[in-house]
Amino acid sequence: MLNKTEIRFCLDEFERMFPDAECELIHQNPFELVIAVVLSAQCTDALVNKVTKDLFKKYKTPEDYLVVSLEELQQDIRSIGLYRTKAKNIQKLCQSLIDEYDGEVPSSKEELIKLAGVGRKTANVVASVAFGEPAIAVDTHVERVSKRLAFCRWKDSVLEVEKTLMKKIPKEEWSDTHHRMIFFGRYHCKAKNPNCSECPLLEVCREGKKRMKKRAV
DNA sequence: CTCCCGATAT
DNA sequence: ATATCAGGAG
Repeated sequence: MLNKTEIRFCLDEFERMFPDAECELIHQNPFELVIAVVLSAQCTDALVNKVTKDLFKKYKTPEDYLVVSLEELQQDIRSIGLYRTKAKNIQKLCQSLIDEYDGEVPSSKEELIKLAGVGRKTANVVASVAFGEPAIAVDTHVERVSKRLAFCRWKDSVLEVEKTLMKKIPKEEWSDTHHRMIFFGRYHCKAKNPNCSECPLLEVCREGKKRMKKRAV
């Protein structure tokens, strides 16, 4: 695993590569963000944004999602994967907002995570992006980058990855670093063809060196 | 652990 | 054709 100095080096490089990294899910308020993040499971941000463009015109409030039938909502998000469970979760989530939170989105992770379709990752994103709470949401990119760069161990669960990152990264940098790691994973350290040959972190990346060696032979 | 699942890149 | 995508629930 990387030491303190090596991690500091990585964090600084992340900042240099992606100084303006931020949430790419288009939203106008916490409620739209919750819906967008629930929809984003196992699906690209680009597709979510395409769907929410029309969706957010039709559905403005939790009530709006409940006056339509489940089938209608399913049709409206059908081009997104896992649309049946997502539609069901969204209606249940909206009912909870009305019943328990006066139609507003709660700001604490503990409350967010109780909502249907909202797990640890989604709760962290909403708390961080909508309410400015320090958080590190471990999604597929953050997990992959953390493991390739040996910020954590290969066999760590997503929860263990999150705990390790919170321990090794200063709290004031959690949110920025989290978004920079997503950009780094999405646009550079990609799942399929990571751009190791042009990676400024190659010198501290065992995985990258391993990959470079393989290709050279 | 499996299932949910369409769009897109490779 | 297949892997992957800002995961979560049962």
